Amino acid sequence: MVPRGRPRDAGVEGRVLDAAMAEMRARGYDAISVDRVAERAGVAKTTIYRRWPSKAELVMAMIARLRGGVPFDPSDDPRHDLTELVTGIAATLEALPTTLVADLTAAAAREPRVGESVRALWAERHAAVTAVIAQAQTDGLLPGHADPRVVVDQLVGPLYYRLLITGEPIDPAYVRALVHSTLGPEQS
Amino acid sequence: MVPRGRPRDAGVEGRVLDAAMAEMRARGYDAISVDRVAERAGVAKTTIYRRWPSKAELVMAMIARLRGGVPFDPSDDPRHDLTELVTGIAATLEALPTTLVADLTAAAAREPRVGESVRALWAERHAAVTAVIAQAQTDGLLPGHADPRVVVDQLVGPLYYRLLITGEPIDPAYVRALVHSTLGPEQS
Amino acid sequence: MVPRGRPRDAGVEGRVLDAAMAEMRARGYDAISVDRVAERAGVAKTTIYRRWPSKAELVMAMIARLRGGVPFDPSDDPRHDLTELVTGIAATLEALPTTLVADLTAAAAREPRVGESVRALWAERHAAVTAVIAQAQTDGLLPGHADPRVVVDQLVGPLYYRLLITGEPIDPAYVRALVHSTLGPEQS
Amino acid sequence: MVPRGRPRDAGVEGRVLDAAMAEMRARGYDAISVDRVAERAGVAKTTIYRRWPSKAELVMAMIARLRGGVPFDPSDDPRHDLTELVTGIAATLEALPTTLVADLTAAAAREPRVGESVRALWAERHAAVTAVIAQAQTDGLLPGHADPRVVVDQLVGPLYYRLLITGEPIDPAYVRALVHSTLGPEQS
DNA sequence: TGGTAAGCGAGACGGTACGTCGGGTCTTCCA
DNA sequence: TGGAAGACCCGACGTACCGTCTCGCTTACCA
Repeated sequence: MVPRGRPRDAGVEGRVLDAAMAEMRARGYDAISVDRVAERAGVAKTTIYRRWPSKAELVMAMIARLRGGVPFDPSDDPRHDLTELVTGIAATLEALPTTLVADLTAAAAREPRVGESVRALWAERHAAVTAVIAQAQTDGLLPGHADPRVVVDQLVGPLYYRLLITGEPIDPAYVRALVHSTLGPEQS
Repeated sequence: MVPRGRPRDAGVEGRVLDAAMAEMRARGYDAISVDRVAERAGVAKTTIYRRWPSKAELVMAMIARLRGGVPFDPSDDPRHDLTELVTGIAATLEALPTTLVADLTAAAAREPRVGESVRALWAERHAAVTAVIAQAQTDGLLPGHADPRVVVDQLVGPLYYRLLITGEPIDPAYVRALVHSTLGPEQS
Repeated sequence: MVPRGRPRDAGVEGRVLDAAMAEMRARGYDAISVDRVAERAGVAKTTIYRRWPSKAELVMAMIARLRGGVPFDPSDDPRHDLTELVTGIAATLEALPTTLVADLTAAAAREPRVGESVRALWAERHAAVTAVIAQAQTDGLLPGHADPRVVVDQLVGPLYYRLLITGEPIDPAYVRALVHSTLGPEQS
Repeated sequence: MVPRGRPRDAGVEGRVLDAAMAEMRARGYDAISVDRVAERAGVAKTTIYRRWPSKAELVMAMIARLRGGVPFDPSDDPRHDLTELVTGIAATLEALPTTLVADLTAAAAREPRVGESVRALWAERHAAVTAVIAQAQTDGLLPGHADPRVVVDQLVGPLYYRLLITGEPIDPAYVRALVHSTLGPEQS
């Protein structure tokens, strides 16, 4: 299929999504206005609607860009690896406005397609945690009775729980306590 | 303070909140429109705003009605009590539309006052879990090294995590596995 | 029927129509923008749409206000009366931007309801001309063979014809020539 | 000047103007959209704009095709010639949708260039009428006091007046009455 | 019993955003 | 160079909400 007509301006997508992100940071998630995004991006509103059929899709695309780019290099010390991974997740969550995470979650629950996109956001790191846990269990560092999938939930779930439900802070001490509670006291 | 003037119509509150709930079930959380709620409740918009200063507060009140009415009677078997409590929380979460829980969470993150209200929703049960955990630790049923607050998060957090983040199901087996993983294998 | 609810702000209609007229004079008939009219009138766009369901209706209302208010006092000299009447019509036409008259005509042809409204604009004066012509014929001042309705058309039609079709000027001399050509040379 | 490059597709002009006319008949003058015309004509919008610099010019060209092709052969009977000419003008006006004539008039008032074009539409016939009137006056068939230009306006103007302003019908009897009123009763 | 204070229904109003449509320009490839 | 295809800018339209306001009517208590 030969592309016909004037090709899409490659810069538009980036400028628009940047603008959307900036709007979101400046005024909050649900105050994102397509008109303002267009103006900030130096783009006509129609151009935005040509690419994303609704504001929801635009926001979804904006979210999708947050993904990726966090390298993780497993060592042979599961305790260290888990601490690092969980700290990383916590740091990401803390770096984003809580409102954004919550609104993302809500959007994910509403729209299956957004759901996929949002879950993909967290997927990479959760997978890494799962891998480390599995390895730890193989190495006999975990009580044999524990279901590894449950252990992962118990390690990662509390982060979201605190952020979204109880509003309690997530600090390094808490992360250590989580790992501690999961793997048992450190034997030095 | 003697109330002056015409007393408030006692039926209004119920009718409005019923209508709001119906709207929510019929068209989704974010399609709740104050005008439509008013119409459905057979009430003037003014009347709604007299009682609840904003749509958020109205929704909050609607939510608040979901609360309460779950008696809990601690036995002397913490394992049993925890299973029952966590099962109860899970049942509540599963009974509500996921979207509602997610949107509540989002609203809580946006508006501090809504936050309080939503947290109050869960507070009673979380408190019960905390109490049982504390007792269990006193009884020596928990590893001494565990911070009880962390243990609570690890018991309850995964429920919200599955519901809101991963979308994985929460079934009785999962609840048992959680308790199991927390208290260690049952010694029969 | 008892009026319910907050009564309409009596000043709004006038302010909006004034604003519409100002817009029209300033930027031309088809450059009237509802948003700008709203802003100029100090009124919300929704308020305009509450009263007039579309821009066309708004413009129609604006037009309707141009009507009326030109007293005519028949003397017993038909030649004088006709000259005065035709001069008046010509003055009105010249006072309005030609574009407006033309656009009005076009709108009238498109929309029957607008048509009625626009025809009503001219009706009063045309009726006066008809009356004077009829009187003149009764008085024997017109050739007996002429159909009075045709005479009216021949007296008034050329004004619109020049304005809209040929674009030739309508000056007092032309008006005199018209009357002259209709009634024959003045017998002094 | 040797033409370079690919020659213009001769069929395009006709297809586009046909399409424009069809659009006009189907949906009304002001619903003519360049995009739709292009689509209907199976032509790119660019191609249209290459030939006609604006929608107005396109419509103008569409109109221009309506012109011409009405041979007129003056006899030596002015009454007969005038009747025939005026009947011809009336027939043309009646054959077109009133909306079209009115919109043309409006477009002519807005855009000087369109004005020229539209006036050219009528010019040929109006000139013929002028010529016959002049001849009639030379022959002494008209009252000496009449300005021939005014007489022309009084003969032709009423047609447009009825069509555009009063909406009254133009039938053969009316045309005869016009000529009658202008030349005086027929002396048989 | 008549005044005063508040509740209530109804709906106007200001404001912000949405998604769509149309005109006219520009950019690419192909003939 | 002409043409098809379609991206792009700009400006306007009409709609949907929210939260405030202004009426008239009703229901209480209080003097």
